[in-house]
Amino acid sequence: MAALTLRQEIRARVAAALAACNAEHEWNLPAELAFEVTRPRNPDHGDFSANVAMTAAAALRKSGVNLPPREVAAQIAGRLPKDGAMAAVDVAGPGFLNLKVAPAWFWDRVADTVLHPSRTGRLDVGQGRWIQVEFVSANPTGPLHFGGARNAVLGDGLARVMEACGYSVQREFYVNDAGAQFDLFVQSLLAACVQLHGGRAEFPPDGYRGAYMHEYAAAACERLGTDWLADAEGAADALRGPALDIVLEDVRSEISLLGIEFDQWFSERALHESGQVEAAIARLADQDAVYRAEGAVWFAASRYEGNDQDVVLVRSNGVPTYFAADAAYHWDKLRTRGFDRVLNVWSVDHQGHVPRMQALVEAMGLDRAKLKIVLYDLVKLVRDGNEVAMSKRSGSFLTLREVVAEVGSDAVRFMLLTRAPESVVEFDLARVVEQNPENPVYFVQYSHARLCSILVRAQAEGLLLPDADDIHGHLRIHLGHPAELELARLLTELGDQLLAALERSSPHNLTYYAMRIASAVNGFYRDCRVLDRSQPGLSGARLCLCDAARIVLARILHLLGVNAPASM
RNA sequence: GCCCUCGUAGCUCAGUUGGAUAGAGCACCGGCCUCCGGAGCCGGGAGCACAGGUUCGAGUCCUGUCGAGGGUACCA
Repeated sequence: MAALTLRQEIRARVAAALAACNAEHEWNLPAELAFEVTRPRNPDHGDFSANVAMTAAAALRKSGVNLPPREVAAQIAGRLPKDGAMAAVDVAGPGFLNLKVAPAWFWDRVADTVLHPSRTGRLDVGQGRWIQVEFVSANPTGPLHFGGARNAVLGDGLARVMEACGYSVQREFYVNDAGAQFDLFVQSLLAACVQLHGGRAEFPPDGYRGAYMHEYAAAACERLGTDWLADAEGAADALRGPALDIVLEDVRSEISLLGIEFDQWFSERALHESGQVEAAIARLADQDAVYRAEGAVWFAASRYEGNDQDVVLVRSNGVPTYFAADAAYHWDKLRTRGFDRVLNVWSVDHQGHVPRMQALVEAMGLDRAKLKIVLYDLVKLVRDGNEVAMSKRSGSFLTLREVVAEVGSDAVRFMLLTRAPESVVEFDLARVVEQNPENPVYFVQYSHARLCSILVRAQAEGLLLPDADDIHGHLRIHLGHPAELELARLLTELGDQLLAALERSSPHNLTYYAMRIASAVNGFYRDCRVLDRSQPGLSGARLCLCDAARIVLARILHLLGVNAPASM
């Protein structure tokens, strides 16, 4: 398993060269001078580019040494050892250090990928640390609407990225089965059950009225029989459990349409019933973070950074708020269960909740750095240019199930992961359906299928990949075409792309990376004939490149939760 | 009012945490099947809301203006 990505490796070399210059010339630069090694978009600028001379020159100027960046760059360049991974070094522009890697180095990486497919796209930065991703966690009051799909896809994408980076990941759904919304849902369902039996029932004023309530009511009545309705007072309590089961089964089956499964469904009600909510409040009181006012119990959030208002923990009627349960819940996550890190995926309408939550974690004496909250913006569902309303209570919304049925899981996942979490997504159903064959997801899948097809066909034609012990040398002899190099170079970005997706909590980087690879595969396919019985050596080498590209594409698609079909 | 996020091509969106000549898909126009999958390839037009500032260098950071969405509950 590669401990470092190629970019990290190059950066370490540059840092070492800088340190050598620093010592020799007594520049007195800080040991951790900030600089970047990037992949320049202009290929004339080499495979990697470092801005180290500019930042070093700026630091030197502050300490009275006036050395032009290009001069500093030249000094550092002189200290860089040359080998395959650093074949040429140029000083360019205002003082960029442009580094070129020898083609043979890329051929070796292609060979490594083919020899060890299970190692590609895996890093060990997580070192097995236990991390929880809590996502979706929609109120258990009905099917998920399409915003829930974005949450599901993003959360699962993040979980997959973290797994690939060496974390042990637990996926959790927090079930809000204790609040007013769930009560309202139960009351609404009760009314629907009564109506189902021909009785006259009053729907709660703001109750849930979607068509799905009739199906839920039928399912509930089937489980409970008919007698339970006779007991007018106990009916709601009797309904509570079955209602939760029914709605969670529905949600679970919807989520599974996207290929997602939760490891745990964590009940808010259980926190109340076990006394953990009270205990959490007591803990906050011990820290003097709690006071009484206006008959309610308050958390003094305003003492903490980013908060200007205090928050109610226990209402004046004695009922604890959702926020109090959140205290118990996060204590349970971070202390009782001991996750090294906890990631919550929330929609923007919870943004005001973020600083309060962080204050709460800090107030309980927990490390707030262990809690990371990823916010994503809403999905604006549009059909034929008109926005589709999404209100669960009125029932006028499009469910995740309906959208997946219409456009397919792969298209939904890929589409939702081509947007940065913080951007508003406009999802035009009519257009997605129309453009189905032109959808970028098929572009990537097609590229993968074509590679598979070539590899299968090669076998039929008796063209073979080189032997394992000969593969490195074989590729060095036969590869060299620019299209081959471009593809090989791109494939080596996988580690850095994965790391970027991890650090920035943005799996969408990977979708764009996959599209670039697919494009490079097409260019390679155009310019380089793979199957050629008159040149078995060249064919073998190019088959290796096909196989490596196939492995990397399949890996990325897996990380996105999208299928990688061998044929389409 | 205050706080957060966002204004990039006709449309939908990326932009490697401040890098060199800003990209992709769709749409539009023009080319490419004697050949491993044309769901493809090649070419073309068109863009960083506006005004300042910071510095070697700004789509990216700061301030202001305009515009969009969200938040500001003893709801969750």
